[in-house]
Order: sequence, then structure tokens, then C-alpha cells
Amino acid sequence: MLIGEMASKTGLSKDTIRFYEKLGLITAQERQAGTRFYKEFSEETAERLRLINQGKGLGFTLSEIKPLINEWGDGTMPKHEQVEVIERKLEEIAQKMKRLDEIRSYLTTKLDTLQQEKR
Amino acid sequence: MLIGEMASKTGLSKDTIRFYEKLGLITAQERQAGTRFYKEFSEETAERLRLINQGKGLGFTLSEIKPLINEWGDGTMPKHEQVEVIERKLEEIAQKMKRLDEIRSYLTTKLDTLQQEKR
DNA sequence: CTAATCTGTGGAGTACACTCCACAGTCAAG
DNA sequence: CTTGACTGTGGAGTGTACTCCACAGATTAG
Repeated sequence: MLIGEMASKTGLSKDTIRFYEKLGLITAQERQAGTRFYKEFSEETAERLRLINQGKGLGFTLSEIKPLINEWGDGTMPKHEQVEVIERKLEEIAQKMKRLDEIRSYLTTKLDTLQQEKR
Repeated sequence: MLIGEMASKTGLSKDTIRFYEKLGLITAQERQAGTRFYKEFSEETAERLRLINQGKGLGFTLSEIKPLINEWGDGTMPKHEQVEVIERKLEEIAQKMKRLDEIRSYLTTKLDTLQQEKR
């Protein structure tokens, strides 16, 4: 699919998608058309874009997200290191969940207080 | 306490703390000293700064955090609206937790795959 | 065939969240 | 009473993540 379809499919702007491609967060096939080239995006890339978006909403930066979603399989990183990276991320996620829960109970308490005051 | 102490206490830079004060995320007493004024921060403000920091790490922007931690008690917002705001935020948090869990299982699966490949 | 709509590129501009700097007043130690 | 470490202010600069624009080629509807 071309960039326009991808944009409406994911809710991201074309510019954002191009930006992510420049950063290497996603890739595209080049399809020739006369003298120039168009980018072909795959269904899998749509999935990736969704993951990226979720990550962002959770406070991960793009540079944190990059290794998270990349194939690791540049072959460069030894397997045990990959395992370590993932384990570290899992800890981070556990941390984030804990914090979310703290904010949740903070808000719940506030809500209770408000509703009590009402009567 | 003065800004330096607050900075080392929270791990935020003095500039960041001043920036947050400008935005109205935190407040300070003014203490006169000769011709000029110094800012006195309270223990409660330290708590606030910690909350702000947690919120940021979870993907909330400063402008989202502001109403979350503010006293609402400018008296301006009617109670039932306050309740609504909090309820909306609680939903958002539930969403974020769900997404975190999705990423968690994505990573766990990846981890399993890697460890299986090893043998 | 032509007009409208799509496409990639290069580069400029924007919003947010800081970060740094120069300057001048304050204060505690020696 | 000087020196060094602290303080507030104003303003400039930085990094991240876009967003917008002008341009020129490509494609599609009529």
C-alpha cells in the first residue's frame, strides 16, 4: 500500500510516517514509476506503526522504541544480549505499571473525597 | 527549603523547577532578603514534583499533568465537573495499563522465542 | 488530453520541555 | 571584609518529534 492509505489506516500523518522511515523505525519497498520511485508499505509495517504509537503514549521515546521493535536480527547483537535488553525493558514496564497504579489510587482517593463532600 | 535543596532532593535541575513554577505546576513562598526575594518551597511541593515526574514517565504532558495535580480548588470548577475530569483520567490510565500489558506480553513472547532458540 | 489528486525530496518552521548563560544580589566561612 | 557558593531574572540555545511548504513527477476520473 502507498503512504496515503497507510496514513488513513493508522491515523498518523504522511509526514510522520516519512519521518519514522527516515529514522529507520519502519522500512518500505521501492516501486518504480517512470523516472521516480514510490514507497510500498506492508501490512506488517502498519502493525509496527501501531506499536510505535502505543509506546509513545506510554512515555517511551522513539529511540527507546527503536530497539524494542527492530528485528534485532541485524545479526549483530548476540542472543544473550538481546535477552538482557528485553529483560530490562520488562522491568521498566513493571515500574511504569506500578506508577500508573499509584496515580490511579491517588485519583480514586480524590474521587471518593469529592463524592463524600457532595452529601 | 530553597531551590538547591529541592533540586538535590527530587533529582530535578534548578532550571526545571523554576520552569515548572513559571508554568504554575508548583508554587513557592517569597522570602525577602535585602532588596530581593528568594523562593521558599514546601515539603508538599517536593511531593508534587515527584508526581509530576512520574506522570511524565508515563506519557502525560505537562499540560495534562497540571489539572491532575492542581487543587481544582480555584473554586472555579464545579464539583461534578471535577468528578468527570478524574473519571476520564482514570479511563485513560486503564487504557495505558492495557497497552503496557500488551507490550509486556509481546516482549515475553519474544523472550521465550529467544530462549527456545538457544537450545 | 487535462485537471485534480496523489507521490518523494529538501528544507524551513513549530511546540514542548528543558538547559545554559550572563548578570547581579545574598550569605556563610575564614 | 573578601571570597566562594548560593539565589532570581531575562533571554538565548538545544533535542525531540513532528508539521508545513514548494516543487516536480505520476496517476486517475471525466
